[in-house]
Amino acid sequence: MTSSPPSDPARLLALLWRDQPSVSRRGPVRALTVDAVVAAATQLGDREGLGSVTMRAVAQTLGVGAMTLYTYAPGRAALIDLMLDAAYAQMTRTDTGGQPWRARLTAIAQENRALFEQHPWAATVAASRPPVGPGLMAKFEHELAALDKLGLDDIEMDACLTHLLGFVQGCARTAADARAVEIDSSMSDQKWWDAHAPLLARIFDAEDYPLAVRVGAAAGVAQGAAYDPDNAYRFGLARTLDGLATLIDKAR
Amino acid sequence: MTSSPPSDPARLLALLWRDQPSVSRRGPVRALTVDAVVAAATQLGDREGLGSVTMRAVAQTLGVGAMTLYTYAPGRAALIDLMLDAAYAQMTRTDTGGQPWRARLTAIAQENRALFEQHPWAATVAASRPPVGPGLMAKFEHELAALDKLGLDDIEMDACLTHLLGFVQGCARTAADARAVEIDSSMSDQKWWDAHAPLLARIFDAEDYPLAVRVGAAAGVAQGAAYDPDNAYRFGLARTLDGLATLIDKAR
DNA sequence: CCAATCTCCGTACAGCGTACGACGTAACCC
DNA sequence: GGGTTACGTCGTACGCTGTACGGAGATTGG
Repeated sequence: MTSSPPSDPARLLALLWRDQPSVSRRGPVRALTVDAVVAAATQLGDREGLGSVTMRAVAQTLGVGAMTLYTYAPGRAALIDLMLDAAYAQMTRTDTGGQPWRARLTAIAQENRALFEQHPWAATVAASRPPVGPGLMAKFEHELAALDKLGLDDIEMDACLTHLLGFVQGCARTAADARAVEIDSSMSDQKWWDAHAPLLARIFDAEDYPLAVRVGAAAGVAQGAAYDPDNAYRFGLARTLDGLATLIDKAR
Repeated sequence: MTSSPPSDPARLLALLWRDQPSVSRRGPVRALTVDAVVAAATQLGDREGLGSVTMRAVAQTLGVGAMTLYTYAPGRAALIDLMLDAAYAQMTRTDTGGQPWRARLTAIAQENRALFEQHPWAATVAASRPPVGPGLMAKFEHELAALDKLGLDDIEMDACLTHLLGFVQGCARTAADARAVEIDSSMSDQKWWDAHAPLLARIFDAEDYPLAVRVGAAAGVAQGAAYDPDNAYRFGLARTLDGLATLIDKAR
């Protein structure tokens, strides 16, 4: 995972939109397609995490040499952009026209949650300067529709959507990290705490942190672990929607 | 950045709490201290990002061989845990006793925002299974105090704090990513869009994405970029606190 | 038919984390 | 005080990463 290539912007955009540059290719026929490469990389990522999506590994599942991939995408970063846009494109987009705004936004959140459930790696990658491809555009258009006609101006619509999606992605990222940690430490959260508790009890004085100890213990007992992604999502979504409500109800 | 060592849990905890195991060290006197290593790594991370915090680079700034670091911390992952706990420990914690809860939580958010401003790498790392060290405990205790005596039960206090911190960290992560992308693509957001806009206009039909084009353009014009971290923070914090208000006001 | 141009990919390089072991140093035991 | 033993330091090496380079073969345009 070293530095990135110069990354000609035009090349990546053409790839994202599957914009064939030439009418006739001169060399031998291509054995693969961009879609096949992206699909193979995505499957690998879904199964073993983004860290396992190496050029060599992807190439091996396709039965080609590693360097062959570079004729389909200019590098690993571009490949991941393509994976992400393809994942966006394949999201199911439920029609919630006519439903109240809270139901509409709940559906949007749920769709994104499903995306990150199917593709946990996506939560760790989709940050700034997203791949402006057909998948992202379709997703953006669909999600803005859920915020349309609520009396918000364009900038507020964008801000509300960013806020909601940020929440869902944050949840997914934490959940994905938690699973990754359990896997590569081969230790469940429960076992981890069991292993650390006696040591911690010896090392620090519970009286120094009365609130932290009390609240931490209560939360741990209540959800059987230090962190429960489902609870965090349910609670957080309710809070997030309540927060948007103050803006939306005022605007109506 | 390959796999992690077995990571003896006890070893890391002892390090976090600076728990000297023996009363007398037998070999030659240590040339460095754990704190010095952590400080050097932190400075490097602040200046050049977490990706530049390599064992070799940190060792070089300290004038020692790379492998020497392993006598102070069992590996890179542990070193980053130590960096994070130290950063937590050094946060300024303002006393907001007596102030209304909204001011208290605003202060908590601001303190975390300052943390991520000083240590942008922290936003990209502080996810699951955090380092249970003195810094984290002090931070947790302090932040819970801002939520105490509001009529919330322990589990709600934990959930509210997690929700608020998740928002701030998400903001910081996006902002840090945006800066990183600008740096290593050596292209400002403005230039990036200028380079892509004509290409995008040619490639896709604006009529296919009426809302996306309209809202995207409005947001871009309004903040001079596709994403403005300050705006996102201000807007998001207001929404987040409004969302918590529905729970807190009900509980009082 | 030839040259141009494309695909495929073996090899190589720099950089990463870190396992291993050599070597010197300091404290313990007697 | 001398031997033993534990420890700090760190050079070397291994397996991994992304990818630059260039050769070999295939296909097409002229």
